[in-house]
Amino acid sequence: MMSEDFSSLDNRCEQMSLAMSSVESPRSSVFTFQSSVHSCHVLRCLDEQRRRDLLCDITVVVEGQSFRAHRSVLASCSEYFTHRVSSHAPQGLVITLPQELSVMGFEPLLQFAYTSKLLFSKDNILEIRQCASILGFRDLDSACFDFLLPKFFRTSSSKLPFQRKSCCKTRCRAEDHGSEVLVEDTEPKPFSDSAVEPVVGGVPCQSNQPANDKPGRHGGNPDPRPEAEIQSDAQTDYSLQCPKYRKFQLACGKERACSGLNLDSPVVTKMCCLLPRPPNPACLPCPGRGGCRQTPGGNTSQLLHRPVEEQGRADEEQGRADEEQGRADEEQGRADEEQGRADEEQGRADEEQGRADEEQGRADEEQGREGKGGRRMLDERKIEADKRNINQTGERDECSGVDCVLSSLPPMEVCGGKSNRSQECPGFIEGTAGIEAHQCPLLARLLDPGPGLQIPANVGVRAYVLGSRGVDPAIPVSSQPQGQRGKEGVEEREQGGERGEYRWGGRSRVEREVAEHLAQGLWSELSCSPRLHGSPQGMEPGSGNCQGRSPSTDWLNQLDMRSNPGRCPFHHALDRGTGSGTEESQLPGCEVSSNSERSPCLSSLTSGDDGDSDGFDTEGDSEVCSYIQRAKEVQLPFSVSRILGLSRNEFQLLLRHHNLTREQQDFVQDIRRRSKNRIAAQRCRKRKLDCIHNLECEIDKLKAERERLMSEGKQLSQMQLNAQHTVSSLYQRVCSEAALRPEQLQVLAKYSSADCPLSALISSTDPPIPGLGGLLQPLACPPPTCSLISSDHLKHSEPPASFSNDTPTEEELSGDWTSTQAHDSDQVTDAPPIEQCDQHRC
DNA sequence: AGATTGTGTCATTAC
DNA sequence: CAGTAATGACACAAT
Repeated sequence: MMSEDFSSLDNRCEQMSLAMSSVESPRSSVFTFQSSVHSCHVLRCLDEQRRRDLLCDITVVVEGQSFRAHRSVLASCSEYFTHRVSSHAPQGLVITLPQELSVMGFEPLLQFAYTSKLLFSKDNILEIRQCASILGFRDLDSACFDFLLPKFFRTSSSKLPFQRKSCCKTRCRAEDHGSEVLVEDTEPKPFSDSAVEPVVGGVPCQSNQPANDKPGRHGGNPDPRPEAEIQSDAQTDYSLQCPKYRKFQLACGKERACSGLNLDSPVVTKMCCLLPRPPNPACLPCPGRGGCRQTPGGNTSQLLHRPVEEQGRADEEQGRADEEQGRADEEQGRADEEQGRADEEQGRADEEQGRADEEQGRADEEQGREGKGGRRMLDERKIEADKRNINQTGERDECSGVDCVLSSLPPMEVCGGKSNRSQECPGFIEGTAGIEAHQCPLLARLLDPGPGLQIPANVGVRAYVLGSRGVDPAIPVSSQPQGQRGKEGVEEREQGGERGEYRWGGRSRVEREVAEHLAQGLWSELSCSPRLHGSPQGMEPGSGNCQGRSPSTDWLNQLDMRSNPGRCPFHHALDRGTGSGTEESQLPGCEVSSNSERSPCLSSLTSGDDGDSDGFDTEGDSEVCSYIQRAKEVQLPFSVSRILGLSRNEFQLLLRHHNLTREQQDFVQDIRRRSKNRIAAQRCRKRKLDCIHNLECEIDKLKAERERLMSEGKQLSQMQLNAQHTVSSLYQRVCSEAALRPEQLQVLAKYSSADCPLSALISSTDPPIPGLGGLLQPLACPPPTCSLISSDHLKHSEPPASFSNDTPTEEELSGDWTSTQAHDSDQVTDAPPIEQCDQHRC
């Protein structure tokens, strides 16, 4: 426990140190430790108290049924209870709810108040909403239900409201079969088929959706802070992080904007949501650079982009925005809390990173023992990582920036069911888990590592959790529905995923770097690979135009939250990080996507200030397409991505196996060489940035150290003055009590420095002692014997024989007072020596 | 066993 | 800012 706390502290040490640097005196530094689990812990304890009827001070009667609770909790969640409680006696309060409220509607709300999770189903969602509306549950405002209800109760006419992508047109049909609200148990459906699909395509998608709700307005923005402020927070954090992954984390910052900063936002989490994702080539992602390039850029930003006709509703939206702004203060606290949670999450990620590095070190040692050089092994390991990532690039790249979420969070465990992270970063998990695994490529990737990997099908998708904060830490992971599927899923993935490295949490640093690179740089090349379209064998010649629509983005398109993006916390979270996200990039041979097919998530993740979106418009894209074209021309029998992912030996085997022509060999080697070099250049630049950042940090530390030393010097100077003053007073007192004669004082002054307080006792006007001459003047460097003078000696003992004479002896005058002192030392042995003059003086 | 050579990879720089 | 080519250094295997 302590170690965890300290690890968290360690992760913040830099911030703390920087904070110190700003404080003039280190002794006055003030540190702040923000616990991200405290609130959860408190809430959990309150819930336990409620269950045990401990400290409950209110009884809520609904339909004759009584519920014990804490008025403070209810009042903090409900405006209704706030008013009722404040107007009642402090003890024994019994509140009977209006008749229109039911147990079915209130009980989940009560549970929500204590757990941040709302269990709901189609049967009780309306009652819950009514209850929430009447009781004024702040975290379950209409935005939430406006978003959910249409998914549950949309009409059949809105089943397939928008133009579906070609690859899924025939298969992805909206199916709303009675109570099977979200999905069928056995057949995967696109996100549009889920209950959370808003109706689009011109059809009024949500009957209870306010007409003025429109994308970009974020009416349901749970975090009312200005976007700039949020961004600023994120940037501030990232600026404190290692630059090696700064950009990466900057992208994650967007993710965090959707996951971390929006953890408060109610998101849908489906329990037992692990559904089979049978291989469906027709619906498999189309990661083609062209298609997917355009998918992230085009698809994504489409939903983000506010349609022109909706601009006319800006005024109406403004009113809602103002209303939302009113909740800013309340939400601010929660946002800060979640920010702390995000920071802690980052700390854990760093921990895992460290462990991964250790594992890699061990692996390298093992490989080193296998005979080959460590470097070579490392290379091959990287290549393996490349390969693995290439194999997984579909999911990573298809979500592009979404992988940042994965990287910043522990990946597979999230949906894998181990769910440690689910407790650590519940917001994200719920935020993502709210989407059907097979509908969201991100989740699908979490649940389905790749082709050929089967995930055990779970059934029983009947209940959902609407969580505003996260998974209840009190609930054991194993007891949570996700846990049922987790282990199996992970094992399955490990079987099919080579060594299971697709689990990001277990990836080494190198692998992550390579994966990062692949996500950034090789996306285009890999994305066009038909293997990612469901053809694991690789790209088919001539398939460079990626005509197929990526089903991985279908879930976004089908979700199509344009109808109410602000109402969808998930969407909004993704949307927020990117600004307009209107960048469109179109690659040659890539199907142009309409605005309606844009994906806000992808847009937000691939566009933005990090310039990723620009990357899609770079010459490299055309290069990639030229690669594809070139591969087509040379009739390359395997995928270009396959070239990049193979180790050296595997690559050679591949060349041998395929009996390539000279032209083909040159081509693949050229591709491979460029790819390697590209990766190397990226690493080099990253290192350079890292080095610069480290130097900057070093400069900051040195500046702080300089400030600290200067402050310390001032303090020491002040202490010296005080000490001198004290000593001077002491000298004066001693001399006055000893009633030294001026001659004696002069003798003392002789052996005192100019700044010795004793010197001040001797007036410059005092007549010099005859025979002393200038020797009676204070000396700059007194002999060490001065220290032998005891205060007691001065005070109580008889002065030395020499002192008894009015005229010092020649021996004294010649400076041989030492012997005299030594001779008389027996008189002063019992007395502590006076503070050494030279000590105070110097 | 040591030196030489060829090959592959990586880091770096310049464009 | 990113990709690419060129270059040097290094490691490894074969000779």
